[in-house]
Amino acid sequence: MSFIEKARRAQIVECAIETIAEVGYTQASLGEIAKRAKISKGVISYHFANKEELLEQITIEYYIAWQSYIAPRIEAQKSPKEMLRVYIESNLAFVAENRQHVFAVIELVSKNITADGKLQFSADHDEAVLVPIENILALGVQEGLFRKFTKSSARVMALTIRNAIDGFTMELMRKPHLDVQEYTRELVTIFDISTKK
Amino acid sequence: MSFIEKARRAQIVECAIETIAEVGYTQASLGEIAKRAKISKGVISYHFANKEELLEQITIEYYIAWQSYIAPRIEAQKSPKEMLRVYIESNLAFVAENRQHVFAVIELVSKNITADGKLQFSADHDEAVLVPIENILALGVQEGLFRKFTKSSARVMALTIRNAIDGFTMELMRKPHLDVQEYTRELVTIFDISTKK
DNA sequence: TTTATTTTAGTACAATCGTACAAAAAAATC
DNA sequence: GATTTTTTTGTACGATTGTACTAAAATAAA
Repeated sequence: MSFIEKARRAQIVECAIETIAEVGYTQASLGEIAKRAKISKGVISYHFANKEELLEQITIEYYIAWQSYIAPRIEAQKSPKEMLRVYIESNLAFVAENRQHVFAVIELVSKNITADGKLQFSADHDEAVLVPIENILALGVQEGLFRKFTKSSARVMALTIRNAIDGFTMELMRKPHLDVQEYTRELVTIFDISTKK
Repeated sequence: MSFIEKARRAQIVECAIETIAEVGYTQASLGEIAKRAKISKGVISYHFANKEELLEQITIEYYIAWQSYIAPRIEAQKSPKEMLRVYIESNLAFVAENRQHVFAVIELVSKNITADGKLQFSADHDEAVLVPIENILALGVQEGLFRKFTKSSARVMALTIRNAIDGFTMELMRKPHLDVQEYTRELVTIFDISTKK
């Protein structure tokens, strides 16, 4: 991949993120993205096989950024209790610090790209996201620090924590001036209490 | 409104719900809905001012059905603790019993109809949905049965409960054979513990 | 400098969709 | 039964979108 190729792809992806975050997925046509990037529509088609590839790139880069942010912070913790706290804290911090990218991905996921339009709420992806939480919970049970969780009750707990985080993201979209710190403290409290022995 | 008018509107709304729930919002064109209802596209235009009015009708009917299901069940409870339990239980039961309608509304809300395509996550609507939960929490604090909640920490708790319910709905979409009873029990447990004094 | 390759611009095309509309059919009214 | 109103059908139109394509421009190679 040439220098220009890489630079253009990066520029286009960046511009697509901004466009989707600002005007929403529906209005984010290739023409609109090109207009904002001040390039011709044909340039996008030249550097990306199709629109789907461009949008997928947004999601891919997002998950890489997310994982590089979250993983090391959790691994730095010793007790499951601290790991759960840091998981919540770092997720909310990541969202608050990368609003445009997060909002764009939410648009893409909720509007179900890659799919043929059918209902398909990215079943497999969600599993991968749940695993780290389930691991923390299992560890906490194993060490006798959390209350008893069966495999399936741990799954419900993991889903609930994930939903709380994703729900915070939505709330932040609605209320950009939200007090992130306070929201974080409350969520940590809620799930600290509800996992306690 | 004539008899035919009412019947046709009901039929079209019903068919639109089925279509959206089955093939997703993107594929649910007026042509597709008409085809499934075995009527001409023009009939829909005749009975509804535009597509937006048809889709709004789906949401309106949904909230009426939801409210008539939930409200009396909560009012039948005496203690805030029981009210919270019943709120969660009846919400999950309602979702499980009205999957198609719920899925259709989720499609509409997540794809943001009525809006001009811009990001606008129905801010006002969510407020109304949160109020009953916040009331239950306030009552529980007042009666000394729940732990201390400030106005804003009660709001976070209410949001978290709502997100848990909405997240359950998404999970049910992904996994139709989900054990609803068990999921319900777990959620009740989680929020019983985390509101306890 | 000349030639070859990559990159860009701009246009054209096919497909899709919501809506408008005219004529036919059905139902209601007298 | 005739007439008026309501309802339905089917088609056409304008707008939008992603993609294909051609020619021009820019860059790299010779």
